[in-house]
Amino acid sequence: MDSDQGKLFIGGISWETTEEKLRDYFGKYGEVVQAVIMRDKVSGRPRGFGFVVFADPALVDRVLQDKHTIDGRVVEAKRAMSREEQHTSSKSGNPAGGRSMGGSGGGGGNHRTKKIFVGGLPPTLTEEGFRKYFEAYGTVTDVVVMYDQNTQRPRGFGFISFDSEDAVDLVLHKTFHDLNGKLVEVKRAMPKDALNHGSGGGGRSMGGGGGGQVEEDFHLMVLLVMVHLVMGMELQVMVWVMEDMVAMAVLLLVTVVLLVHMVTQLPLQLVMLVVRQVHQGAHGAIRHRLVMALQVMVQMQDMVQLLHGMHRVVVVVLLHQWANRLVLWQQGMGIKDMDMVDMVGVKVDMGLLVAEEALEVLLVVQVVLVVINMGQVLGTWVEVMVMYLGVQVTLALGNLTLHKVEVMGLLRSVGLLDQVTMEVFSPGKLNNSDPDPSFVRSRDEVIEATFLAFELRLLGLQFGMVAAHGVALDYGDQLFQNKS
DNA sequence: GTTGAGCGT
Repeated sequence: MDSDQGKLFIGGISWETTEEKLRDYFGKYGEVVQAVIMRDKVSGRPRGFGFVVFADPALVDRVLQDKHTIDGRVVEAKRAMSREEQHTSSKSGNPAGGRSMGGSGGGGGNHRTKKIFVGGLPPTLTEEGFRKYFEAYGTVTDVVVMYDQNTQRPRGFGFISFDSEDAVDLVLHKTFHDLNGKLVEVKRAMPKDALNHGSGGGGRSMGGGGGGQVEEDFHLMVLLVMVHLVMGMELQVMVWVMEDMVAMAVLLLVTVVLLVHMVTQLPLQLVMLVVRQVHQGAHGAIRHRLVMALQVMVQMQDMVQLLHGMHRVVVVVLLHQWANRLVLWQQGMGIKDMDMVDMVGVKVDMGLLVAEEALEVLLVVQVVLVVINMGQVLGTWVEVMVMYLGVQVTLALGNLTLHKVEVMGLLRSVGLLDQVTMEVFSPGKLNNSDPDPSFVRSRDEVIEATFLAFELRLLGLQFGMVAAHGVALDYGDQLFQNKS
């Protein structure tokens, strides 16, 4: 540790820069006892970073104040992490490896982090301005605005690290912040390496390694199936699917559903697939998998229908963190191309949508509209359940409340309002301007909300709107009260 | 153009 006192991490070093050059450059601050540039073991190419150690640790602070340009590149000097820090940083500092469940994690899961992702940065925003804005929430330990390597143009997103998780929580009271007149979106930063995990093997069985989250969701699904076998006559299955695990999860889903259905011959009532996607980079791949997944679902429906007259199978898929894109999907190559409407029109009379971000709620409403309209056309009844599983309580409830009205108006317009037995949002004490952090719910609570949602169905509710996030349990009470 | 270039065997 003491040996790290005068040590600086230097990032962004040009490949031209030699250790001598590095030493020379920082030598102007004082005696440099060591200057190294790390190289790739095999290729010998410089990795673009290195370390400088000053004899006098006090120099570090001064160096940190300044901007540094070596061989025409601005390099970034930071206090070097100790090797131990480096190892533990994934636990608290940087985003943790573990994501929370498909239903509640994601575009900022409930796991605590010290680092946020900020998307939608205006190009005019300087790093200083970026930092300054977020300093209002806590001590900022690192600021990164991402630039395109080649063009040097800002890529429109960046990261802020704080010295505490609390600061992050504070920031996350709002999903959208106003920076230079542009709304930027903040989320908990996610670890790069945790992003594309487990997409590889399609039909892998559960015992195998990796894909722990999928396994967990799988277990949850099995649990749900068992519960309903015991409790009721109808099979209801739920799966949460994350990101590019779609294909695999669909396989699991198909397998389980068909097996249980065939063995029990119970009517199959609900299959729910919720797909979430996080990264724009994975867009094309996700879309591809999604289309395939939906095709599988359609086939599955046909199979089940052939086997035993099935009641209802519904798949409504909602993904995205970014509203505009989903709109694009809907308008362009999106939902229509995925045969969503067709599925809805022909076979579906129940939709379940899960929204993660507040803006998605709006889009959910649009999809709800489609579902309802189709149900209307077909003369079937429609059941709509909207679950909000986000973490941005303030915005979520704000938007949800808003759109609840839309949904209600919508239902009324199609003459279904009388079938709405109950809709609930939050216990009264929540309001938009004064969020109560205690309403951030854990995964377990969300699961419980899920169970509750199922129970609602057993009560014969035609409509349930569930703001699952933080209100589910209270919601249950209210609901049962109002029922009787 | 919304998830990173980056912590020494």
